[in-house]
Amino acid sequence: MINPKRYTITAALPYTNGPVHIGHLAGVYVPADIYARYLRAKEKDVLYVCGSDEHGVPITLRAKKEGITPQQVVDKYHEIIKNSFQEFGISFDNYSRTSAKIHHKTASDFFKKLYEDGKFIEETNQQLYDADAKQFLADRFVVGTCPKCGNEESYGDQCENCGTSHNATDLINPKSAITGNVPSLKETKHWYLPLDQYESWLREWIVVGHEKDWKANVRGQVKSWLDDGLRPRAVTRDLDWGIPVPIKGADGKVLYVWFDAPIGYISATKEWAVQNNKKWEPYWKDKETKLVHFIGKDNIVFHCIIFPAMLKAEGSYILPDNVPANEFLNLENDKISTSRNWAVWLHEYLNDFPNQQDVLRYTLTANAPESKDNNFTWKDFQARNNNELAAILGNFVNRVAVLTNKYYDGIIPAPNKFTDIDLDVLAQIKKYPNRIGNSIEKYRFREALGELMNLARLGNKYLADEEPWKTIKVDANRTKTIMYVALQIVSALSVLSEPFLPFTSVKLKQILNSTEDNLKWDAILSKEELIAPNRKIIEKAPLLFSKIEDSEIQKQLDKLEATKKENEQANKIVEPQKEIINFEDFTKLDMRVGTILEAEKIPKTKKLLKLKVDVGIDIRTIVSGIAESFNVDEIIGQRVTVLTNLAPRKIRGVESNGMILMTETPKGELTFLEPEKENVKNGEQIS
RNA sequence: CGCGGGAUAGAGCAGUAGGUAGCUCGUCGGGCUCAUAACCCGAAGGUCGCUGGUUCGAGUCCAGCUCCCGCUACCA
Repeated sequence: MINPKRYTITAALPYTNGPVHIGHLAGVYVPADIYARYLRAKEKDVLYVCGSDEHGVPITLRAKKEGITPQQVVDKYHEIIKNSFQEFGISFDNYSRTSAKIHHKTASDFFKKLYEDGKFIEETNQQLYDADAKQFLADRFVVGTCPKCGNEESYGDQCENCGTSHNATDLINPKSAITGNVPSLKETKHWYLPLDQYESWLREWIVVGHEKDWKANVRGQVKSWLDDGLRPRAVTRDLDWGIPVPIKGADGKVLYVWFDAPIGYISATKEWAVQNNKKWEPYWKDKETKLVHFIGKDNIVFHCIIFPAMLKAEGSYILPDNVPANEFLNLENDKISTSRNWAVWLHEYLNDFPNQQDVLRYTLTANAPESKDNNFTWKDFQARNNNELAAILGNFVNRVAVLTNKYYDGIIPAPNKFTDIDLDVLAQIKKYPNRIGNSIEKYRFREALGELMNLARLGNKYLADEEPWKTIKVDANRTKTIMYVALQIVSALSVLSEPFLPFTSVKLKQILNSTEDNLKWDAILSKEELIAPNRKIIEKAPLLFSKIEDSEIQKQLDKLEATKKENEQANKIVEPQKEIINFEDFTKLDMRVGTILEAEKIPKTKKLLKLKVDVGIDIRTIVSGIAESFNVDEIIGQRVTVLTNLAPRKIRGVESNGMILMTETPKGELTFLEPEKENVKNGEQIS
């Protein structure tokens, strides 16, 4: 769309069962924020909305687990999430929530309209019902035997053992995951959106119409769904947490969370309109509005197929112009995971790195998962800050500020005659707004940020080439011109950095004492002079970025290491105690201390070692399945505990006379049980 | 299993209509000293995941394969 009248920008609604982390920020909220801030700097009419997604089954589960109500769960996380966004300068025009009244009404009305227009299919079928829990069982709440592979722990929708998907009603011996009861079949009525009817239209619109301008991952995913054939999809659920289905005979039913959530964008717009005395319709219904959804890759089908089909069915809405979905960000080579606490939580980052929001914004943008999954490492974070933000951008600004104060008491000097080099630099500054802007408009934020840094590089090079610290000794007039030009670059940086580094941009304007100027993006192109002579800049300019020390990074790495350990502990299932035995049973066991004398691998086996062990009474051969945890050399001389009176047994042709007692670390590495003191003799009994 | 995305210098990424492989950081050498041991210049470093094919010529097109990620609980 060329020259849209206004922009509606949405960022995926975060699900309110946990705080937000760097993956959310990198994938959705920072790119969307850059886009929104850029367009505002271009003086466009922009609306950037988001909100908490507060319905759905997982929230009810979390509530049950914590012994509180679903509302209490969402209230808690809504606050945390909202604050995190605010702290990071994510410039939503409105951050709403799907439990808000206005959303309930909007979503209800939307459903009602489609219902009245006959856009749904009504279908009654049999579903599993838990009479004690008084609820229908969603797929994940049913466990039973897989009809295909016989796995007894298969879920209702899919068997994790063989990977086949099936219906919950197909399971043999189904059990409710809530009560353990055998569920009964009960009739239930639901409403379906017949996606199949929208198939050819979707294909035309996306696969053909957006062949060039949508990202490969997005278009590919959509095409794959379309090629597979779309099926009617239920938009209601039997659940008590959500938006009640607003028609007769639908008691105990709510809108499916994926029907209600994207409507949240519209509700957030309405809420904003009421608060700001504006009209909401143009942002969703005017053909000259450009609608852009920022999401992560897991949301592609909902934003490219289901939601557009809903909008199309309703009839009066516009469709997204683009859905620039990002891939995922990993953390230190491991998937970010809420449940495993493997994440950098925004509220924790703010504690550990106060007032350094821009550093994280910079790192996440420079390393954004735009075309493939990327990896966030603390070492990279440190390097980006120290070698790029501090060394290139921060240092350049500092050089200019220090020199201006030193030579001119902080008063911007008037220039004299420009050399060709000066003119060239001044001309180059003017290329940056479009260069950066073009990248942003193509959703290439990494590239755009790189261009911004190039402007700072240009500044450093200019100073190095012109050497004002030398000219000041011989040519006062020339020095003034040089400093004037350098200050023009700083001024451009103060404006062009705003979408990416909003906090830094403010600081830059304070340093230049230009907060009042309100210099706009495109003014850099047209204005002869970005900052005028004779103004006094700040006397003691603060450093824009300070170095991050190794110790701070180590602290973060230690924290993650601790999380890893905790997870391992938590994952280790503690076996229940075996049945009680009496003392006589125990005395039958003959366990002794021994020393491994020789070890060799048994050929063609992965795990088996043939050991010669001195157990005090004799030296005997024992076969032990420990080869995956130890090398042959390292265990010679190892003190061990041996069960000596175990009946001999031939393993792979070798007779084993006893058993080495082992235990396991959480990672599954075997370790020996060895006597604590050295002077315990071989053959000593264990009692 | 199927479908989609990815695999390019030590690291992170570009490579847009097939024509001598680029950028940032790091490394090495030099310069400068206004500056946060910062900055500027130069150099080294890649059999473009593997195998085969089309072509005068393939990172780029085609076929097969391997690994990572998503579609599939939590989750962007």
